Amino acid sequence: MARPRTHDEALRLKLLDRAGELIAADGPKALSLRKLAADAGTSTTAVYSLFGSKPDLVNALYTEGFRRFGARMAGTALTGDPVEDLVALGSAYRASALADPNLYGIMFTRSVPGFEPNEDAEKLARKTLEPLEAVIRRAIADGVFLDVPPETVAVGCWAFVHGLVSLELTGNLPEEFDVTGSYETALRANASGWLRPQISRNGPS
Amino acid sequence: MARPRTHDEALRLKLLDRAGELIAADGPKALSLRKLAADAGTSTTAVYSLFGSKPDLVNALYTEGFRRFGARMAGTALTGDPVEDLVALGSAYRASALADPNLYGIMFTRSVPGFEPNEDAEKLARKTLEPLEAVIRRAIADGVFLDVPPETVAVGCWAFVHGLVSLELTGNLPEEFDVTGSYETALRANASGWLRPQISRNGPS
DNA sequence: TCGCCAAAAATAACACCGTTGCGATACGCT
DNA sequence: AGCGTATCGCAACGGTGTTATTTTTGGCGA
Repeated sequence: MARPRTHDEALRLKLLDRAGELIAADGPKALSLRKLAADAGTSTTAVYSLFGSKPDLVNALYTEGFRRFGARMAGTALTGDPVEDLVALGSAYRASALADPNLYGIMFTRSVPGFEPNEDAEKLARKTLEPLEAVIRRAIADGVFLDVPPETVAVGCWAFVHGLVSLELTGNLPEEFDVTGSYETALRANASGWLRPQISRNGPS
Repeated sequence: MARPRTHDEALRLKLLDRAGELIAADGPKALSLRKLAADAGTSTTAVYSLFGSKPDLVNALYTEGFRRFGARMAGTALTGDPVEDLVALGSAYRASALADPNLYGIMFTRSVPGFEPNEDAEKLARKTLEPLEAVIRRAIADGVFLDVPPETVAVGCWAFVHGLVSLELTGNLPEEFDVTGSYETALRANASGWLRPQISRNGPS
């Protein structure tokens, strides 16, 4: 045969790394294959032979983002108190988003127009919410949380933190609103909403 | 002077209308000034003389979107029970989003890369949350909700519905998850989290 | 050892985008 | 009537993602 490939794994990582920097610095709009290739000292063709297309490149970023995100979530110390644990996981979630807002945009808000994650990437993404689901299943089994489908609670908690974080990142919140100060209060209130009423209240529905 | 302008209000409305259709049909990526102008039987210059630029055109769509959204919110029938009212407003919010998902993307998730709403548009957007804030202020004043800053509760409620809706619209939720079925349950749980503990429960924090 | 051949990479072309400079146009005023 | 000018639309510019074409390059057989 002929001419062994020089578009190897090292170049792949370099491109991925540089693409992450470009997006982190100036947003997804600033990620151009031509600029990326020039920065990495190669040609646009390299991106196509290594990744296939621009969406496929973004898919790799998406996957890497969820790898880091999953590590943060799985590494969160838990206490056994469901409300406190949901607050802790929610804080880790926000910290992860603030660490690289533009990457968060790729992962959760489809900020790159043409891109949709492939099946593998989606499966990985789904798995990162495991710690959240575990806390909730436990709380329901212990009778601390309302007896509703765990997925309902999980999606509810996820939606809440995702909503807060994405409103914050997209600049939809009023300037004067102190997110950091309110975040934990709101997290705790949301988690408390799933608590089973102890003894009192009007009675079971 | 010379040559009265033919790029009048009628054309402006026609372009706006067609732009809304293009986005609603194929997403923000499909909104091209060239295609838009061709569809409306004019040239791209018309868009520039009428709107200024593509972001400015999108700003007009943004404004129109919030006009409709504001009408839905303000038109929601309220009962006086804060939890029920928050559920009702949350349902109206989702209905509005599902009515035109891509417009929702423009309004709340910055789905058009270069676009940022101008000051007037943002002010209008802020005003549409008035009904929500009114319910919350009332509930706190009446001692039904926790005595925390109303903005904290408002942002929390907003974030919750926004999170739920945007996760749904971006396809981040698992296929098998029944959003419609869980939505009200989750809404009610979230609203309940802000209730002041009645008598029972472990005790004040 | 030389030359050939196929695989890989880079260059250049294509179709499209938002934006803008400039020439053609067509009305209102003198 | 004819001039001036505000308005309009064509065409060009620099950019994008993608693809076809050409060039390079190294391994293998003669």
